[in-house]
Amino acid sequence: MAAEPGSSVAVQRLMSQSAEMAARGLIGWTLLVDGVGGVIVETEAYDAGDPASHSFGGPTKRNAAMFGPVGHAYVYRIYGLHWCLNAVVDAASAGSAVLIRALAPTQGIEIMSARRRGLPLRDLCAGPGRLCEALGVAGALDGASLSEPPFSLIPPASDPPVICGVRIGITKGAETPWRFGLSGSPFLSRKF
DNA sequence: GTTCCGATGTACT
DNA sequence: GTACATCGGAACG
Repeated sequence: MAAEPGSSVAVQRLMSQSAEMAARGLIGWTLLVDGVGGVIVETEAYDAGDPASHSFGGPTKRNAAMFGPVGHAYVYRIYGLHWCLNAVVDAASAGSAVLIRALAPTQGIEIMSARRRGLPLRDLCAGPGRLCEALGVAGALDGASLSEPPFSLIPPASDPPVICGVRIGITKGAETPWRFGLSGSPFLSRKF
């Protein structure tokens, strides 16, 4: 077998699960865009029945990708100026996604630092808007497959220690503990 | 360390 | 008009 084709199968298997399971399972994977990125250390789950989810209330022009194929990206603008990257998950219930909230930078750190105006390593990808700026993710990638260029997703060698807590920055469904993080990582957007 | 605030696209009342 | 899955900078302690 050549280098990467197997990972597409692994991505599909991971992302066919419920949003909660997929969000937990994504911790420790390496996410790259054009070879630049790092290890996913923080995620949040949003499913179709969740009042905090953009898909709650059905498809719109903005959230169309959430109702598209599993394993593709949902990229949207937040507060009019930042981008946020999600992975579309859960084939059994359309409209579910996992928000990628933070990475530990490993690949292309100089490129990310330049895009982030020389900010310290800890601040390059510690937040959903920050990691999109560092990786060059923008609206043009909405709906693109996460297992084809420019994206690549690489599984971890072993299951990392995962902690969970309540999600950040929402008002509806705020008590649901669907935020997941790599235990002890210094690159989380906030402490748990 | 903390709190406050402005930037502004998209969905919704 | 208001709310929002955010960020960075200013002001303050």
